[in-house]
Amino acid sequence: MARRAQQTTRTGILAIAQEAGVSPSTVSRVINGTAGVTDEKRKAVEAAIAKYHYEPNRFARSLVTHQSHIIGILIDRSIRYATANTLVQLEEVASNAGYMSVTLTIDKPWKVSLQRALAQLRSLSIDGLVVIAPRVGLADALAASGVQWPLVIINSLLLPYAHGISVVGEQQLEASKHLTEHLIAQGYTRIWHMAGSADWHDEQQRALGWKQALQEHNLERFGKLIQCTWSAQSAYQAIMAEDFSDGMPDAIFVASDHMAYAAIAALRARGIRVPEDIAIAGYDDAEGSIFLDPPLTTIKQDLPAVARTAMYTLLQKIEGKPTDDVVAMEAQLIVRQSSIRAQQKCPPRDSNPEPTSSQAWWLQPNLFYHPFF
Amino acid sequence: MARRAQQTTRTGILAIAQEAGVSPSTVSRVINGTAGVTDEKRKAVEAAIAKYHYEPNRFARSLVTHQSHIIGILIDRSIRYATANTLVQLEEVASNAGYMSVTLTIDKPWKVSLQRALAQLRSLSIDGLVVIAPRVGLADALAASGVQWPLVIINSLLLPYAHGISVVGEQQLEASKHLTEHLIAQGYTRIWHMAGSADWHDEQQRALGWKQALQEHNLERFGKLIQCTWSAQSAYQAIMAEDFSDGMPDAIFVASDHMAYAAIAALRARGIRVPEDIAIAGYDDAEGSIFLDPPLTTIKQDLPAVARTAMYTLLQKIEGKPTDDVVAMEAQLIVRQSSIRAQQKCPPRDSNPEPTSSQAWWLQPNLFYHPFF
DNA sequence: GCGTGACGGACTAAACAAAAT
DNA sequence: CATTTTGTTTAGTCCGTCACG
Repeated sequence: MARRAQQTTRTGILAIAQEAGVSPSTVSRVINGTAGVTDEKRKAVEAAIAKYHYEPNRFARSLVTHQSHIIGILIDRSIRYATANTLVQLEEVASNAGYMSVTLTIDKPWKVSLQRALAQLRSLSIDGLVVIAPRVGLADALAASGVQWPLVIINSLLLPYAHGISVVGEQQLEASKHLTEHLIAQGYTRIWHMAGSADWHDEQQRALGWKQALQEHNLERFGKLIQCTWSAQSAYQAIMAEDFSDGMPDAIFVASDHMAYAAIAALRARGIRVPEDIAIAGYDDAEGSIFLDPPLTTIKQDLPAVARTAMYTLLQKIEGKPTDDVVAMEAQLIVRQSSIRAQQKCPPRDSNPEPTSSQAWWLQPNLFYHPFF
Repeated sequence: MARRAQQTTRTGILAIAQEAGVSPSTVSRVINGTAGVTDEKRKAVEAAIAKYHYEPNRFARSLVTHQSHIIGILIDRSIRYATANTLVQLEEVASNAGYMSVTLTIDKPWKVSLQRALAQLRSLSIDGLVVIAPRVGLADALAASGVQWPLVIINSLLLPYAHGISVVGEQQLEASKHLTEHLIAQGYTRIWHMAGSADWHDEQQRALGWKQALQEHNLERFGKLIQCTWSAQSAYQAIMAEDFSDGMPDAIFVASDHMAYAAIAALRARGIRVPEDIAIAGYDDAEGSIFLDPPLTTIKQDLPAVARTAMYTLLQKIEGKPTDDVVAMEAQLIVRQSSIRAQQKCPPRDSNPEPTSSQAWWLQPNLFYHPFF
């Protein structure tokens, strides 16, 4: 009972109308710029609004407009660390555009979980929906559920969906292929892949890129896939358990940098040197990778850019503007010493060119960009 | 005009009532458990609800109840990587308790930014508010703004606020002190601190803990604080720029693990060995720290637990139950080789005891806990 | 125990009044 | 004077809740 909301006779549109000496609908017009209003009356209304710090009640408004200026965000509960800040970016772009966002977590089984979440979002009359769908199955469940809102899916499986749903993601297949080709170019032939959880699109794309590169160079028979989960621990254990009796690999493309750290530590524990004995490459360009000894070859994902682009795309859709069905973003190969055959001393700092300063507003946080992202 | 909301004759309470052969108010009663309803009718209604996946429109409801079952979350835009998943945890606890949460990002200047955000939240009639306020100034601006909701602040400055506002955070001061004392116990005397951004409470607490430990052991005159930002780059540059002409430190307590990685790399580049020449300790227990060579001494933060506790505390407040004004959570010192004087070979995996399985529901994600967190 | 009907606060179509052509 | 243009009001609507009968 203490929770009973305050009785604040919240200044309504009626009060403003009286104060300004006009009818409520005129006030509405001033607020929404719907139709012409005399300058005189407009000013009177604006004065009244300012005087009372009036803000129209969202509920009452949404009840009739079926719009809420709220955007739904659905995230797969099992997101990895890297994905977590995707969320922050989404919020931020939405925030800047004057939208609020509500986030819901979903998990397997997709169908029921999704049903529940969608019902909740529906009850909020959200204007649009972004779904972070790294695991296989979610995107399909979504398509099957017949979502009725503008929808953008963040996913590395860059295939078009039906109904004008957009997919935004990074070209992980291509990036992984480049990375593998880099290893091949270094002269490595026995190139293995240490895989993250197999039910992730990200993993599937990475494995596929690796495989394709091997196939094109006729090296497939030397390849081997070691199945792990995304956890560093699984990577460590996998290396410790591997008996290498059929011969050691030259190089291992590890599915994530964090796994690569663990793999390197395990190799070290077994007396195997990197990169002298085995070259290692990772994926993610995690914060520590450049400072590792040896610095880790990897692929830099610009997750913040993906997130911002996804939200921007959604905002376009909401405004009825045309959008691409598939937005593929490039991932960048970063070669460092962990995959270089001829050891050469060089300074540990990257000499990466500054990213081209794009003018697109949604890519530019309006203040500084924290280097952790 | 394409944006005109879909006409979907959204199944309303009326449709359910007809389907079940009762009046709308009976449906309302079933949903809210307001008054007694015959078992027979109740079942009919429940069946109808299930059939149509009906979910009452929150806006229509809130319009009259003045309650929304929505919780606001305010986050400082400049949150670090570690903070990002705090957000996920907040959402999850709220969602388990049947609340939805809307998130807004704020930034300096606090006052105007806050004003804007609060106005938005007010228009949503949120039931409560959680603020992630790592930077100095936000919490004060909040207190000054006279927020009218139940409010919980996540912040490492564990001081009570007025008006029954609760603060939840980790005891970073104590943890940093312990860490510094550990260094002292190892026999180090010239212990420096490499600081993160000075306008963060986290940094201030860490620096203070370091300072207090030095003072209590009369080692303050050997200490030196190197001011950096949280970025790894700043740490790297700081080490490279340091001329050590007044003597080298024995040990450096670096404000974050990611900075520590960079510091170690920079020291290595200058031919200084860790820990033989200088011991290093970090803070955060980032994913890679255990696999570093040498494994990094650090402090493990349980940010998920902080977040869950904060949300739980807020829920208590909302329900009118008493809560503590300050909830201080412990942070755990993890000693690894980077700070150990007598080098001793040991396996790189921690033998940390499993965290005591607390029974508190808000601390237990209902499915698995991804190892990345 | 259950149905009827009056709200809640803002939007909007249609009806009306005033000014301009 | 009749006809458009422009501005304004009236009444009905959105979807639940709650006091009453």
